[in-house]
Amino acid sequence: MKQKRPKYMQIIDAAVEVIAENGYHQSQVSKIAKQAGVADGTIYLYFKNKEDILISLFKEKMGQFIERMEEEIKGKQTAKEKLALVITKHFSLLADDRHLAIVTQLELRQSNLELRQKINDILKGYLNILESILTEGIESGEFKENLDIRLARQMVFGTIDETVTTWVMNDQKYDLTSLADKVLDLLVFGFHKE
Amino acid sequence: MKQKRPKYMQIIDAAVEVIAENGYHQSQVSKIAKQAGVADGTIYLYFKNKEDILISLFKEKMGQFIERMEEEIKGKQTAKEKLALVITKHFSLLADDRHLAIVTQLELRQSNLELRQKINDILKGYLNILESILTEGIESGEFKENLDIRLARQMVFGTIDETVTTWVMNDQKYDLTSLADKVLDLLVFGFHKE
Amino acid sequence: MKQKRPKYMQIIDAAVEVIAENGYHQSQVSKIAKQAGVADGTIYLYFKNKEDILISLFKEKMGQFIERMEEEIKGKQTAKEKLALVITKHFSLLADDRHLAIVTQLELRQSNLELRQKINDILKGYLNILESILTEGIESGEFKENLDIRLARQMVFGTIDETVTTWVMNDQKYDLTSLADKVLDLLVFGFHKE
Amino acid sequence: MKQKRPKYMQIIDAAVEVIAENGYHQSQVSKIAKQAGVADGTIYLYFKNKEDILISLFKEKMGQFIERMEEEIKGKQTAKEKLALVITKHFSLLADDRHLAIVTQLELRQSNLELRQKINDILKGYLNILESILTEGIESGEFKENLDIRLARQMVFGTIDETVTTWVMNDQKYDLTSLADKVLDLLVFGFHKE
DNA sequence: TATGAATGAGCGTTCATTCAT
DNA sequence: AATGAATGAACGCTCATTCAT
Repeated sequence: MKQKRPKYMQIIDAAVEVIAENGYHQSQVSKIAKQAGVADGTIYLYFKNKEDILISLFKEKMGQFIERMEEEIKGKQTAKEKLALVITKHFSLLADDRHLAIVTQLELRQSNLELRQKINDILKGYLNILESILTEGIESGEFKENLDIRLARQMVFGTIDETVTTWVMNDQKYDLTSLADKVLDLLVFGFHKE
Repeated sequence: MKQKRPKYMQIIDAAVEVIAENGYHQSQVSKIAKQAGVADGTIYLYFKNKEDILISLFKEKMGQFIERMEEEIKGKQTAKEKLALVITKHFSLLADDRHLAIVTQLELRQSNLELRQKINDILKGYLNILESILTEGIESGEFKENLDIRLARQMVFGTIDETVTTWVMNDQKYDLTSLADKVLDLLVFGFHKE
Repeated sequence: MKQKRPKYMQIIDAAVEVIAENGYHQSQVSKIAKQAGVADGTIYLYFKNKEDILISLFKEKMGQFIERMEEEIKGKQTAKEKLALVITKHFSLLADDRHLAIVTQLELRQSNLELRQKINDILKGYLNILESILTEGIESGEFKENLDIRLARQMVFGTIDETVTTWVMNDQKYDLTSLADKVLDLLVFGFHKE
Repeated sequence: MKQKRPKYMQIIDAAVEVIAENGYHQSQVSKIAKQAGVADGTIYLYFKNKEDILISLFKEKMGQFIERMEEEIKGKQTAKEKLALVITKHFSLLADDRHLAIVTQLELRQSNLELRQKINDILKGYLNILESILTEGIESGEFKENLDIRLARQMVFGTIDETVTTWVMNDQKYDLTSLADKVLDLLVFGFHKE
């Protein structure tokens, strides 16, 4: 399918690069078209409008991330191991694609509310994975039974997201992936001594 | 002093209201001026440019929040009590000013990177308070001694921020402030049973 | 080439007309676009900015004037004949295009200094022609050998320019071109009797 | 009278300085007021509007120039001597007040047409002096009897004006006043040999 | 007289989208 | 499918002038 519409991914990849290098507000459609090697008008044969490029970009990148994640999670037994996998994968995905990291953590957030709500919808798949793991952890007795799933999920996502954003804003100077263990430990055991 | 420059706060308050109700990109200077009951040009007697309104807005609101926080923290003994206070105050500040919540959680993030970096600079005062509490907790033996301060701070801020944002995006339907206890418990003790 | 970019000349001609009729400061880009029968944005496909329209206008009109002049001068023998040609052509160019006369003598001078310096650069080609003629006149023995070329050139240009400006400010009431002979005589022989 | 309204001249002098140093379009009323050491509003107690400052400026400076000129001319016998005096005085007035030279030759010309027509009205006094001298020269037999007075006057004024403007645009690098003799010679005897 | 805070009209330019070819 | 020239709506900011004190 992507074979048959090679320009679709070509434009999305161009968008990631252009946005990462020029910033959200300096990424005009004409610039993306140029980077993709197509005419401005061609963009509109593949995307409804500019917003649609960004949503598709996020859907495409996040979609394959979630798919792979769901697959790999099956290989893990405990909730904690699954949580560890998610954190590690999340970190490594973005550590391995610095352009994508800049785009998702900084640039895409400058989009208008409407677009961000659509992005949130796509994120729901990811948040559902998190909730499943948490539920599983309660059921298996790993996590406290009165755990507020929604709050816990917000803690997991909020912590991961803030960690990545801080890393990007510090120019990706240090190794992000290696932080996964400590983050997991903090989430599961908290700050408390013992 | 602010008494003597009533228009300054008048314009800032107008900006909060206009942005909350119309969205960041639909908040033209003329709209803010109208809401503030002044002429467009008057804005520029008090602010360098439009961006300066937004920075000042954040500085003004966040500044008094941090000041009050630092004051009240002195009355608390343990690090955990101090953390509880911060979370509660953070939640109640935004729960009590729904317009401000929309502006800080959703609208201001649509601003360009330059402005957001200035906002981050202002936030540093807040993040420093968090780090102080964490350091204190380690020294007092409340928190584990090998706690990674920066990571822990990112967990606290990330969790609070994500919790508030989710609440705002759900139209502030439920009581935010009452979540403070559970959030504190999660941060301090983690998900783990026992 | 100009045939293939009809909008370019279309916009320049519209600018001359709009400026002549509305005055420099009342000639908004949108007004020029309307007169040219194009959209505002189209202007910017052909010109860098508003100032660029004015520079191009002057360059275009003056450029072809200087080219034609250089050509026709070759057909003349004496320096005096050449000078006569320049004066006559200068007068008839503006007498035949009353809009252009208003624009060059009155309106374009209201532009800022930066633009006027660019206009002066374009004028240099014309001033060079004048200097060549004067040099030639000295060498041929027509003009006094101790003639100060620069001063003489300023006298020629200053006289022509002042004559045209006065004519424009008097609403182009009298025949400008027919003054050429008398102007030439004054420049060559001065006020003096005999 | 000026004694009794010291601020009037104070504002005019401030205007000359501000315009010479900042350029016409960067000479806001508030800047002139500041330079004059008065409040913005005070300007309007002495001048009807901004344009009125500029007209008054020109009238004031040109007025005393013309008065002095008329006085000194009486001391000269021949038309040629009188013409020599006018040129010399015109040059030395501006050579001795570099700010005034910049303002009259470059900056004031950027004003709108209406203002420039008022300036022309003031100039008429000067042009009348020129015409008187020319008429006198014809009557006395110094100048050719068929001299076209208006054209000759345009030649005199155009030459002087162009000479001064060129000098100002060349940053007043050379001595202007010493050019008077050569200019006079050119005007009276032309380019012609013998 | 003198002040200076307040006013508000006015405009060059960008860029997502269209559509004739 | 692909092109790219053309479109036109939208807005932050300046500054001459006023007027309450």
